Amino acid sequence: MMDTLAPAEPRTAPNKGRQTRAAILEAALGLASHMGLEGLSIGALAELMGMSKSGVFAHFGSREELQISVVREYHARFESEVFQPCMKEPRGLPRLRALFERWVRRVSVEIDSGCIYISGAVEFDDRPGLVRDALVEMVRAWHQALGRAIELAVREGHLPADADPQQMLFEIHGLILALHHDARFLRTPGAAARARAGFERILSR
Amino acid sequence: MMDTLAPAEPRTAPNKGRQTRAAILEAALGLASHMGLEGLSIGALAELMGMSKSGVFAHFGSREELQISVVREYHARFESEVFQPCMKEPRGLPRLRALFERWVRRVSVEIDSGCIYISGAVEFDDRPGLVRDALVEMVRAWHQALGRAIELAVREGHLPADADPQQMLFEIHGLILALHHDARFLRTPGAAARARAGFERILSR
DNA sequence: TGCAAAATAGCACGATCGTTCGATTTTGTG
DNA sequence: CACAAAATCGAACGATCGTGCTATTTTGCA
Repeated sequence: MMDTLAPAEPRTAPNKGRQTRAAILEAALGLASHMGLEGLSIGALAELMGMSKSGVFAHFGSREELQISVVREYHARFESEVFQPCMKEPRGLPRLRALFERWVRRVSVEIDSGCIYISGAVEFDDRPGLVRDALVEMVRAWHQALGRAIELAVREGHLPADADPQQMLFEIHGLILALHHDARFLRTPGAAARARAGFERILSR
Repeated sequence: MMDTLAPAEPRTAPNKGRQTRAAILEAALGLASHMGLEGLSIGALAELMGMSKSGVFAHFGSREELQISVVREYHARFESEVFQPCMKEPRGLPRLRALFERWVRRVSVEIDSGCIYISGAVEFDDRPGLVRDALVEMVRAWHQALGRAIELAVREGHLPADADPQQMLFEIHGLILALHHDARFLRTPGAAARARAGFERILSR
C-alpha cells in the first residue's frame, strides 16, 4: 500500500525532529525580532536552545535557509493572528478596521515584537538573494490582502466610489511604519493613538 | 601668545590627517548607506580606501566612534542639503512644501541614498548605546525642525488654526517611510507620486 | 528488545571581525 | 635640511562566524 500522505516517507517518522525544529524556530523568531534577520546567528541560537551549533545547523542546512524559515514562520503567525481573525468580520469597513487595529497592536504593543517585515525590508533592500525574495513575496501577499479589503469597502459603499485603494493602502502602511518608528525607536508615547487618528482621517475622505 | 582657536594645538597642524579622515568618512557614508551602520566594517572600509585596517582604525579609535562619526556626517549633509536651502523660502506653506520635496528626493531618488536615519532607526531600536543616542538626537532635531515649519504654516494662516502640527508631522513622516519602503524594498514605481499625493491630502484638511 | 535511521554532539577549518602594539614612513615646520 | 610629531603599516591576538566532517546518542518501529 502506498503511503497515505508523504510520498517518500522514511522508515521512522521524525517526530522528535519536527518538535525541536519548531522549538528552534520559536527561539529564532524571538532572536530575529531583537537582532534582525542579519543579527540572527547559529551560535547564539544554539546557546539559547542549550544544544550544539551543529545540532541546530542540521535542521536547516544553511544560515540562509534558517532565515527563510524564520520569515515563513513569521508570515504564518502574522496571517493567523492578524489576517484570519478579521475574516469573520463583515465585509467592508468593519473588516478593514479590524485588520488595521490588529496590525497596530502587532507592531507596537506586543512584547518581543519587532516586526520582521519592517526590519527585514530595511536590512534587505540592498541585499539580493533568497531571503529578500521570500520577504518581498510575503509583504506583497499581505499588501494584496489589505488592498482587497479596501476594495471591498469601496464596493460595499462604505467608502466613496472614487476612492483610490492603492493610495489608501500606501498611506495606511505609512501610518504603521511611523508607529513602528516612534514607538520602538523614539519611544514616543501616544504613537498608537496618532496612527489610529490618521487611519480615521484617511477613511473620512 | 595664546593659540587663536584650538586650545591645545600640537606642534604641527594635522592637515593630512583631517583630509584622509574626511575621505574615509565619505567612503564610510556610502558603505553604511548600502550595508547599514551595523554592516559597516573597518576591513571593508580599509580595502575601499586602499589603506590598512589599523590606518583607518587610528582615525576613530573604535568602531562605535566611527559609526557615530558617520551618523554626524550624515546629519550635517542632511541639514545642508535638505534643511538649510529651504530656509530661504518664505515662511509657511512654501517652506514646508520645499522641505517635504527635498526630503522625498533625498529618500527615494538620489543614488547611494539609503537613508541612515531610517535604516539606523530599525537597526538600533533595540540596541542601547552611544550610536543609538546619537541617532535619536539627530532624528529628534530634524523632527523638531519640521514641527516648527508646520507650526509656522499654521501661524501664517496657510493651514487651519485648529490643525494639529504633531499629528501632521506623524503622518508626513509616515509618507516618507512608506516611500522609502516601496521605492527601495518593493521597488514599486510611482511611490514618490503617492507620497506627494498623500502630502497634499494632509495639507488640504 | 534489537536495530536501522534520525538526531545531536564534538571538533576543526578558514574567514572575518575589532583591537592592540611596535616599527616605519610621511608630514610640516624651526 | 633636520627633526619631532603625525600618519600609516604590518603582524598578531582572541572571538565569532558559517560550515563540513565523523562519532555518538536517541528515537521509533519490527
